[in-house]
Amino acid sequence: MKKTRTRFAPSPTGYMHIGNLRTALYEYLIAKSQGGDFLLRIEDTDQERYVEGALDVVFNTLKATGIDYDEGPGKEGDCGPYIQSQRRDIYKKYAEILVEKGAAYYCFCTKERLESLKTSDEALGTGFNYDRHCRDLDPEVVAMNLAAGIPYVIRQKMPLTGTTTFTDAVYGDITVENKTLDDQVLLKSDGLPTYNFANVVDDHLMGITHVVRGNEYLSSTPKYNLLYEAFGWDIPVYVHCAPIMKDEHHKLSKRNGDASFFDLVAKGYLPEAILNYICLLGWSPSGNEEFYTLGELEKVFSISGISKSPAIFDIEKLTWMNGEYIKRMDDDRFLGLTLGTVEDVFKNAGAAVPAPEVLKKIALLVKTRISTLAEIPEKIGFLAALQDYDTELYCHKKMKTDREISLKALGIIEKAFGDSPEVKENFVSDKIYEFLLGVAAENELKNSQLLWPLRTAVSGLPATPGGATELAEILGYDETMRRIADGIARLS
RNA sequence: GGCUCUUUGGUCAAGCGGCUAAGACGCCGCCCUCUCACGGCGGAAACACGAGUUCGAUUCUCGUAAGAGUCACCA
Repeated sequence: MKKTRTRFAPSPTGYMHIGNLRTALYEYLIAKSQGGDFLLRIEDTDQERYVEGALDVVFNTLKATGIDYDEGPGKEGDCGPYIQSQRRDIYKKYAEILVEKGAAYYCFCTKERLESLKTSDEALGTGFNYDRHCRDLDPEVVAMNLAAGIPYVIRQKMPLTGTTTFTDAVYGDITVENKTLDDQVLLKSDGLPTYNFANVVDDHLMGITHVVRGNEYLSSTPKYNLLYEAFGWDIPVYVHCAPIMKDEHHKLSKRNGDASFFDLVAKGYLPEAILNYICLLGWSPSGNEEFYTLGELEKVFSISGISKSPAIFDIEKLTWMNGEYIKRMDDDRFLGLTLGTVEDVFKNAGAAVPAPEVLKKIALLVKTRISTLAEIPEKIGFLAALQDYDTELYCHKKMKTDREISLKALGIIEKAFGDSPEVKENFVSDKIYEFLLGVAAENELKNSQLLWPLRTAVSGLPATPGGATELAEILGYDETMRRIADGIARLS
């Protein structure tokens, strides 16, 4: 049994979209689940599409997600170079071998001729197919043209009759009539290979055993098989994946302005949550467990769980999963990720930055209440600066409070705090809570009739991360008293 | 248009001839509770359609419909 080898072969466009990333992930997982190698190959045969810095996007994304490659640019193995533009001579050689074998031929047709062919085909309403004008050129003519330096391409010579069948690990056997196959270009007039050709040559030379890619290549796969057969090479296992969709009709794409991996990270999503979620889009594990680390996936992933139909990217579920990752994260890592953000909220509001321990408490308060890191500022802004609010907030049926009761309650709290140095000395949530319950009882008030007004006065919000006493502790005695006084003023 | 593929709740999906058709997100209700959230419990919600095959079809076959892909010197 040959060692499993897969490859991620992006063309450097400067944008790593979620679909590409998932393909890379599946390729990586297939290799790792079978103890194999995962390689990175850059497909930059289209010189017109060259984008500066695009390679870094690929490298950075793989790095951020932990998808390490065993061979590739910067990590040379035995099959380099791993950048197609540096393998130019290889393709030419193999294209010529194919010509010798009679499976390909030189074509000297001009672009103009092909254009007119195309327009007449379109007029007929059929798809374009090369008319095979040069397929049976006299060898002497070919030699003369070549000697004269006339530009040429090399085309694949498709069988005119019969059928070709290939097997896909996801879709099963697929058969097509050979006569529907176009004599596609293998080597372009600039001497560089087309994607279809470079792919086959490189996959063979690099020992790729599983070709994983989007199912838009399903219809060109018969041509691949014919190529492998013409060379006498082993045909790899094909694994075609259905796309990730933005909605019912559109794929996720840069054109549609859809988020790339780094866009999502910038929006507060964690790389491991993104990876976990997209893995589940189009693949399902054998049990009901949905949470997997990359390491766990390397063990449980299997091709049989890959689905045939497209999956719509559901940001709601990703958001939920991201929230779960945040909740399960250990506090130290969470603090490392968020303390700076919390501090900035105070700086940006022009408020005094609280002590480090307080900053920590604030961050932890918010930990179970956010789904993305980006939600932090909006959740805690009120701690830095109390915004104007409507006294209607003091009215709450279930808490049995209204403006009148609230005014009374705030007065009671203000006095109780002022009269109790021991509370001021030890202004922590538990103590305050205990203390206020006592105060409520003494005044024959429901707990909620004291706590709701306090929370409202201290926050000015209908909902807050943390209860009245937690917020009071964070704000500290002085600021709490100030906000209580402010509340009393508003209610008077 | 030709060729190819796809079709289970709003979404992701399990199912691989016999099930009250899993689970998750979202939604709704209840409980917990110093607000919100977390957590717990419960609920509504699906086999595109039509023929076959079969004792029996979500599952197999063939049509139909709807969607998608592909038909470049782009990948």
